[in-house]
Amino acid sequence: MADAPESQSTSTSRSDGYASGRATKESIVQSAAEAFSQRGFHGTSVRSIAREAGVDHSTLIHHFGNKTALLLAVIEWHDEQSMPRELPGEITVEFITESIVATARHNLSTPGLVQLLSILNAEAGSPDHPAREALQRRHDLLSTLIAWTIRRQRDELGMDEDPASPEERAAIIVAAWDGLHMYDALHPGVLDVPAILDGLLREAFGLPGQGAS
Amino acid sequence: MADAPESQSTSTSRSDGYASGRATKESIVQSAAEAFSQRGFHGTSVRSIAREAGVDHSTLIHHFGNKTALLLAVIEWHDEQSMPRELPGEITVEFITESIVATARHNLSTPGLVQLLSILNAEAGSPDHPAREALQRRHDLLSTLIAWTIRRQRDELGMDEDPASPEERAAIIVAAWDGLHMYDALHPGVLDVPAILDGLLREAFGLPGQGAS
DNA sequence: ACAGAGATCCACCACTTGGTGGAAATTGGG
DNA sequence: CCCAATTTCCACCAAGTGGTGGATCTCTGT
Repeated sequence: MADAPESQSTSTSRSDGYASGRATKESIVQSAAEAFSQRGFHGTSVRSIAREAGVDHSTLIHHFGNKTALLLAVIEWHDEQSMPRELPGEITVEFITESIVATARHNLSTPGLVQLLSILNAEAGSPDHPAREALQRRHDLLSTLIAWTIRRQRDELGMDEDPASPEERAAIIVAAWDGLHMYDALHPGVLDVPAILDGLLREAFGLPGQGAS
Repeated sequence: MADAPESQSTSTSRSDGYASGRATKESIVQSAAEAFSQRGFHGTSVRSIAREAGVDHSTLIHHFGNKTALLLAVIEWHDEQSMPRELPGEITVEFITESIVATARHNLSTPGLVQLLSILNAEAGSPDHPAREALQRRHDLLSTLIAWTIRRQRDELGMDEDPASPEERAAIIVAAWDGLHMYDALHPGVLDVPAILDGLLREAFGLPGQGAS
């Protein structure tokens, strides 16, 4: 009957399905990530995803309910993968910078997923895109964090040469990050995205360049 | 027989088809631009485009040969629209800056087309995307122009504080531009994209901010 | 070992997809 | 005004779409 995407069941099933079920679910998410990465949300059929995962397409539907829920699952899975697993006692500028750059570095090893998010970000400009809300939240989280850090640093170091507000600067950085990803997919290997991002962040945060005099 | 997408015919037909043909062709391109803008290349059917243009889908095929050729036509049409119509005798930094910012300003009035290019840029990361080559050329053109201008300005004004190379800085600017477009589609009306882009360019070109003290 | 929950596949549905072939209508230069 | 070139639509195609229903296996706690 495919009542799959039940968020949490307080009393229904005992645990979380069988082990084999969880395995194929994972395998489906990975195939979906790769497929969406190359052809977008529209443009990818659940059947093709299921085929790559080695299962029937109705099995996929059984696990996720529908195509949209699968997309959301892929995004969630990706975010879980590229998040710092634990926070230090004090959140320093260096920690934030390093976390972001580490994420960018990690992204190099999964170009497909990065492209997926590029496509989805672009597609989600349409008001009724199924992933719009999730991506808005994603974006807000990151730019708010950066803007907040910039503001903190400006207060602390007494920086005020920048005509752009912390929010604007943060928006520029996030935008540049996303844009550089697209550029890198279009011209593979020309730019060192993590390094450039690192420079951008240090500039905005008033940190010294790492190898400079 | 649909031998449509003949670039130029040296001796075949007399002019360029009939007037009515050219008109519907134009109308189809516009509908296609809007449709692609909202749902991407994949994700948009030729039938839906034809319906919005008020013609049968086979008429569309007759004019453009196939879906891919239509996409290329849309991109070409968009570029023709947002190019400065004539060049001045001398190409100054101010002219370049103003042209780019004017383009960004013009883009505000056609959010659909901008989103189309965002989606296509992201989709074109796949090596076999039909629009990949065209978009690579597009991107190269713009970033080369900006990098060249930065280099010229640095030589002329003796600027050398920037640790980033002209090419890197140009890549950042173009990336930020593209990224800001996506951000703007995701959070309409929060940022003033042309103004931010203007600031970015003046910073890179060593020009004074326009309304500053 | 048993029973119920879960997982998987097959057959099927109505619908959309990009593209073809041909026949009828329209256009415009001679 | 005429006739070939062009435009347009209708009917059709094979393939693919997301999703459903039901039958058959497999797992796992008891």
